[in-house]
Amino acid sequence: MPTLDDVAKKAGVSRGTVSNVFNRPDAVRTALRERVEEAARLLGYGGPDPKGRLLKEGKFNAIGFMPPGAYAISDVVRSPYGRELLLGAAQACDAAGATLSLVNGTDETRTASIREALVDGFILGNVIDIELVASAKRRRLPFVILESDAGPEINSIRIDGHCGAIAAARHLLGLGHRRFAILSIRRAAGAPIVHMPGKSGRELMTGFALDHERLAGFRDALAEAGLSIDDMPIIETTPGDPGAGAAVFDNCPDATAIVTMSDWQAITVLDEAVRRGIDVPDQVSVIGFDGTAEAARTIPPLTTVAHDIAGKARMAAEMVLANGAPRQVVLPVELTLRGSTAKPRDALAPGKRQPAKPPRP
Amino acid sequence: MPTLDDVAKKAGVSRGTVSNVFNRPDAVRTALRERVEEAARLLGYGGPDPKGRLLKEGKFNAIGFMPPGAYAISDVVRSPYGRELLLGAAQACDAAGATLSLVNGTDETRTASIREALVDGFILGNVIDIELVASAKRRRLPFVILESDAGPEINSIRIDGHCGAIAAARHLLGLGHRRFAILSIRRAAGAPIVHMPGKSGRELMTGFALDHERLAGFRDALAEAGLSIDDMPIIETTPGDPGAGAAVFDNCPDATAIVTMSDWQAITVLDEAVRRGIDVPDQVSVIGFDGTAEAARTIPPLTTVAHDIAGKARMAAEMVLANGAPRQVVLPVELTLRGSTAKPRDALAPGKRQPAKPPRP
DNA sequence: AGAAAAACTTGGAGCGCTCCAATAAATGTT
DNA sequence: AACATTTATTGGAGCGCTCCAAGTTTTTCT
Repeated sequence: MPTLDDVAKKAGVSRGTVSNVFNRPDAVRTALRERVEEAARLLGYGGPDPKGRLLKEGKFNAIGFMPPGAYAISDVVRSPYGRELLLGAAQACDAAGATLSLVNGTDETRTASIREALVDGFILGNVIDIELVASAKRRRLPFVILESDAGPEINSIRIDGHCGAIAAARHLLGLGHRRFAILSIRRAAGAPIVHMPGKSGRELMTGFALDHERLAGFRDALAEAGLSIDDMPIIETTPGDPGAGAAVFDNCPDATAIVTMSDWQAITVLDEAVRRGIDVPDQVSVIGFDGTAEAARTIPPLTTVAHDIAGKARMAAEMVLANGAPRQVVLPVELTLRGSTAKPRDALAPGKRQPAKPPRP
Repeated sequence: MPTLDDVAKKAGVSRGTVSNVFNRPDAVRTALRERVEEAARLLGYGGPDPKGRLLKEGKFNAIGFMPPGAYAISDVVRSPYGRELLLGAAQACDAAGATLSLVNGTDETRTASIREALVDGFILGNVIDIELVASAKRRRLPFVILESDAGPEINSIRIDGHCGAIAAARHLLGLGHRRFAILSIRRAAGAPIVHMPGKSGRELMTGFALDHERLAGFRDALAEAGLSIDDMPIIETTPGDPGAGAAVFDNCPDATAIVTMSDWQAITVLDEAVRRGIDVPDQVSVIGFDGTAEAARTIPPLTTVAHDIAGKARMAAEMVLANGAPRQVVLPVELTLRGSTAKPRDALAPGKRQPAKPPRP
């Protein structure tokens, strides 16, 4: 690869002049410029390599987007939620003329990616462990984390999950539901993990997970109605896992309402219901979380706890780009009522519901 | 911002040693390493800035994706076709551990973006003018263009649009349709442009546009049936423009079939049909192009000329990453029959169809 | 024509880091 | 204790470019 220097040598001028020919052409006399251009052409030099300039200028004019949890960047594109996040970030980048870099990172390489990403700042999809935040901080670039709060020093934007969960639960309770199955979010890839009532620990509600808050909201709303979340089965599934529906219907045959932590989970439940001939909402109500565009297009359309996902990501990107004082933003949610929730009907009406199977060990 | 040098000075060691502390920690004796780490901590130095390394190593480990036509990156995320492209590119990047950079560029800044993008190569969404290809070539990085062929020197991947259009047209002709309205693709943003038969030039079939080929396919299939494309209205619209449907129904009230160049166009037509109470496929057949996931979920599901969009983008990304000898790939298409096409019924059955309006000037 | 002003060129000093040959220090051997 | 090995550390040369003060040439003006 020829460099600026090579061209300068060939044209018999200095490096600076060649730089001018490409960057400030009218600061160079025509004859000379043409000579330089000719030399560049001869050498196959296509103009200054941005690498050099970069070092000088110090800015990439790019922000990085690091997928939430254990997701790869293709998972982000595939997921309804991830797509809207991407859309919002892209809008902000469009407006700022910046590049949006989808930064790749598996669980092991994630901190390395943060250390080395060629960006001016980044958006961290919701973070599982505090270590990631620490390494982001070490990088000393602006960043914002989504769906977690890491204190007043760190930019964060999250929704009011507690409130959203309460709204969802009250809605279902108001319809008369008393037996719930809860789909919580499993971060790592893998099969659903079933926690039946009374069984294994309920320490799901701790830690840095985005559904901590939401579960707490359900718990509180349930408590208002004299119910305990400890009596409800909780199943951890990875959003988008097509096995989620099966895990629910197999393990919780008498639940009249299925509450989820993401629309994508709810959508897979809906799919499985169709497969099993279970009518939603006639036999079982399903409620989503997020308010993705897809939720409006399912059959039946999904009742969901909606928020402005793209707006959230747009704000995040703008915060990164602006690089101002740290802020913690909590966005409102809104319960969007659609067709997937209704009053419970006798859950065991003969012939209409598939026979209860014993819960798996 | 402290640099490696500052740390070295503060710790009283050389730059190289500090570099080792961060990159090859066990090549430095413990005591010294700790002294260096302490100095770094004191200075708030968070590790080597990737900019420096970059210059040395010369690789970004990233590929750029430049949106087709006049689209912004948010348009790509928004469009069903763009999303699948993104998905495929993301899959390839996941596999290679590379970053996918969505490179921003308006019409004016596009060549500048190509000149300056901080990537090792790029995918160019379908290109309108040859000038873009020239500037990509000048950059001397591997790149592939989608949906165009720029000769044997340039990587390109496109589908067999001619064949696809013929299949679509034959299908409709076989059903008995004789009066078509054709939606062609308008590249720039803007309102639909209506070309009624006999009116304004038909030079749509020239140039570097992706629908050149497809129009030619329709023309040829129509000719087989003794019809001329010159007798059919052609309307140029930007995919996703919600006005597309109105433009068709207003201007071509007696078409029994609407052929489009993209699913997104077809979907907006479907939406407008619902709005006007026009039954698809009872009153008018609609056919898409691309085979996006969305096309399967419309009501009625869309008959479309499908291809593996994500696979195409994946291949493109792999070609960029591999940086091998130039190839030109033509991918097969497949007519996917669904519910949006059927036999024409008398197009002007009274009371069922909205009265024909005169075409707009 | 000569001086002053304007226009153009140059060369060097970075930008922050990595790599490597050379040097220095520690450890091992007889 | 003298020497050979092994292990640590250093300093300089890039990587490709931009910026700028200083120097040179050309143009303009009297």
